[in-house]
Amino acid sequence: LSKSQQGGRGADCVCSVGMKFTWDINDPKLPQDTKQFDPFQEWTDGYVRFIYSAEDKNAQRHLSGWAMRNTNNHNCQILKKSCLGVVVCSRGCALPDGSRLQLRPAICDKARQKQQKKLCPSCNATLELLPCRGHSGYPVTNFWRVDGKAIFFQAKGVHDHPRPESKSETEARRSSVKRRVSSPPFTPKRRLIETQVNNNKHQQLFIHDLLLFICLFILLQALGPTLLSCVDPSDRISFIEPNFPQHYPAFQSPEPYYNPHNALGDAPSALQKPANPRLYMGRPSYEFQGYLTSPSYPMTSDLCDPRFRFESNKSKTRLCSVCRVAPVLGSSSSSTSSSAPLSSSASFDPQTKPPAGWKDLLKNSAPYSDNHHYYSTEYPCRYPSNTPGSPTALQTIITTTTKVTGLPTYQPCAPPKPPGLPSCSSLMDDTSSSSYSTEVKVMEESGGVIKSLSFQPEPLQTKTERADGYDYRYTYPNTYRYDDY
DNA sequence: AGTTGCGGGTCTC
DNA sequence: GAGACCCGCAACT
Repeated sequence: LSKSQQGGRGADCVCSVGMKFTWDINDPKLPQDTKQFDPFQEWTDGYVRFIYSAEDKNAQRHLSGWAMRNTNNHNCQILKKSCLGVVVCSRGCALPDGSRLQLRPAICDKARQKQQKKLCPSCNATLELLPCRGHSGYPVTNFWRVDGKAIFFQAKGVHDHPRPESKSETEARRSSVKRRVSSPPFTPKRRLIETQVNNNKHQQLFIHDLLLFICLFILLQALGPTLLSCVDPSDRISFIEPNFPQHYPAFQSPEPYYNPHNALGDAPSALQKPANPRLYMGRPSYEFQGYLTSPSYPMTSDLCDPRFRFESNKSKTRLCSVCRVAPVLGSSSSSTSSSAPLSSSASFDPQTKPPAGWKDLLKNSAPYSDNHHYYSTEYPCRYPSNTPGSPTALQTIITTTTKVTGLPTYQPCAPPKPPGLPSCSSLMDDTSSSSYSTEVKVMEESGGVIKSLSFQPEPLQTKTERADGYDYRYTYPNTYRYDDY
């Protein structure tokens, strides 16, 4: 009997085709009568098995969201890969959006060493590789075996570290860096001029939108009773939000906008800081997010995870990279409520208290964990992200009204342009013609009639998605994608 | 330059 | 002997 058969499979859930059968990757004979296959899982975790179709491109490539390197097991039938962990800032500094730096370790040893010599783009501290120790102290291992028309996958171990960037995200970032390098130089003087121009433009646009908003409000006042009579009161939303013009940075807090490409001290324009970058596009773009943490692991304090390893096998006691607090044995309390994380940024820290105006919305919003069960239990340091009822949704409405009315097009949705990157116009060149139509995307959330209207540039697709058209949203239930926003 | 797969070799248990 | 790990090589992107 194989290990799997000996171990009993009572605990096996039937959530995957692979788990319905009793097999182990080392078995001489694997299940042959599989008529169903599992959809590809990018972020496998735990002791799981899947059976993929041999036609599955991702399975053929032995892809994984985790950074897995090939490990020689001296068995050419079975491909074994072990997890490299994640590269984080040694100081565990918080990025302005509250997230942590979680880079994907380079697979190549030399490239990884080179990578670790680089500095944190946020605080210039050294980078640190957190090795995976999720399989009895050893890295989590993935096994791949092609047998007949199926590709058998087995994972052993539970990752004890945050997710790195997925491969597609890393590639997207690299390609954006490549584009930036190949673009014409961007002089500080020109940058200053453009900033000033943008300043004026933003102010004009704000007034413009404010007027539109007032018009819309008056219109709603006039037509509201008629319109709302068609809508269930429970599904109505308020258009009156005190913080509605938040996507006009000039009218927000003057705190500097973190720019990963600006680590050398360029004075950023306060105008470059959007209330929430994600408002402006379907996905966070590495055009300006650069080394920001993986969006697949967003807005998190993963390093506070109680599961987080403190390298107990070493003599030194390692502090939590985020809380700077030593682990407390036998206590699961805390890391979230302990001292505020060290941060080089003065930006809003969602772990402490949300700004006024958010409270009620957050109070009324479904808990973050509801839709993101993967993190809800395992990574208790998560805090609510952008929820359907959040101000950004309301901001989106404001943006949308301008578009709907067909007034002169401007680019409030364009991401802030960091120095050194192609100008707004060049950015817009990529999207304006095709994506900035007057189409209004109507989303239904939680069964409501219309909770928000969004008008977004076409989401930036990752290379993987472009390559094979595979929709990762239909993958692992605990996979957290940009699209969840 | 980096990824991926392969395989020889060493070390530890 | 099994498993982890290091290293180099080649093909590929």
